[in-house]
Amino acid sequence: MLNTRQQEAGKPARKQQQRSLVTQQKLMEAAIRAFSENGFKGTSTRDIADRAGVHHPLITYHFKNKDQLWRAAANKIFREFNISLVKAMAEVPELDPKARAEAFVRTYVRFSRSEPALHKIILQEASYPSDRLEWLIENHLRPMFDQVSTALAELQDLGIAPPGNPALLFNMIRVSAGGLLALKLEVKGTSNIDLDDDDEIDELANMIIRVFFPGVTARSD
Amino acid sequence: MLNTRQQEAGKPARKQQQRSLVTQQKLMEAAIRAFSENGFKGTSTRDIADRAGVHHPLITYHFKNKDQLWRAAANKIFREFNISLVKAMAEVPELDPKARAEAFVRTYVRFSRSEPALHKIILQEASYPSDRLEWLIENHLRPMFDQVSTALAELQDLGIAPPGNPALLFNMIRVSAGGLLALKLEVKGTSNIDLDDDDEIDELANMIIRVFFPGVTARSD
DNA sequence: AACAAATATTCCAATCTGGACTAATTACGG
DNA sequence: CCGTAATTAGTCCAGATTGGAATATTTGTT
Repeated sequence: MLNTRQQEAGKPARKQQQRSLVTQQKLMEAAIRAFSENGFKGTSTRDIADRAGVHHPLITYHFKNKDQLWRAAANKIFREFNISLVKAMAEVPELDPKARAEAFVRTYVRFSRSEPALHKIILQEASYPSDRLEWLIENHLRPMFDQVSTALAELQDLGIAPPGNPALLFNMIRVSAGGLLALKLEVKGTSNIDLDDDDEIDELANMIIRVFFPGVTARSD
Repeated sequence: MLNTRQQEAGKPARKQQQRSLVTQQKLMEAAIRAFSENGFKGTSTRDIADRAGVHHPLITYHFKNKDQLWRAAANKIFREFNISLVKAMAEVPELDPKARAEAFVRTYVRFSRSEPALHKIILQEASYPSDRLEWLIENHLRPMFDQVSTALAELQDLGIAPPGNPALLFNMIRVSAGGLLALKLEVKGTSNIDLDDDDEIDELANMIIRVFFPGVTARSD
């Protein structure tokens, strides 16, 4: 989140103003919505600026160009997800792998509801090869993947998770959570399930836990 | 698949030519690829025509406009999927629900590999509300959904499928299969799993069966 | 007050948009 | 093999949209 001037000057002669941060926030949020709806190619900088209620040349000012804005938006999503995840995992005892798996799933599902773009952006970029997809994999997806799938392998050793390729298993879990929330509108239309509803979300999380971690007894709250 | 003349004339004075059908096929296949990559809004008629190796005004001639072409392409995908499904189910005894579930999953997974657009088109349209999404739900998704989810409920009664909202369960299964294949590129990048590979596809199907139908013993072929 | 940071406004050239319109060509039916 | 309809090729269009540059104005900081 560097504006163009600070990027080039070694030491800023005057510090960044508050309103600047606000504008950047608004632009990134608008960008997240636009990119996850229409993909990178299908989104115009003017569309983003309009959603943010801001003049479109400000994108150039704050983010240099469309591509950098996309990256900033992606960073924001994953940073916030990681914060949620770390926070949630901190509340669970280190030595209780069942509980940790459960917490992971609940966090993933809940975050995906409040920010379906976590999954949608990936989906949009996975449509066809691109530099952005490679960047996404390198900087966000593979790190997360490596971390989680080793944990998953341990759960398999303990007989909590079903056997088979842990990478495949992780992807199935991830898609069951995020992918379903990316289909929110369609699921509502076919099944009349409202994934904005708290109870439905909890049922989804419970079902994922029940199905993918049969060793874990789902809480009956 | 009506060209504009036949659409208006009661009886065509001369029958449709073979090359016309070929052109329509090429256009629909190109449209499927383009729409699933970039969505309806993000796809131009010229892009489709280029992929098909055809002059773009032929879209107007054969399909009236971009919207009708989209619908024709969607119809094609779902028609072909239904054909595959009916064919596969015909080979399984009516009275063996386990085997039927297994056959359904295998068909779904395999079809999603050869035609990931089955899922991608839905994903693209589910991004935001549109007439096309409603049309898709009404004409293709809900019918399939109703049919499968009652069958799924029976499997739950038999203790083969895990308990819980059958609609939710169906969506999870569907997304685990189709959704993962829509992420083919990303899965390859993070997990080094090549979902174009026959063995990987079979493992995916086996894992879905194992996880979602624990009453079914996956074949060990 | 001075000056930088941030925003507003205007402009651009290029490309692309869906579709209309008119030749030219191809194949069918007799 | 000829007439004619079906199909395709080739142009054209007017308007909208594209990302971004360039400049003027306002706002905030020191």
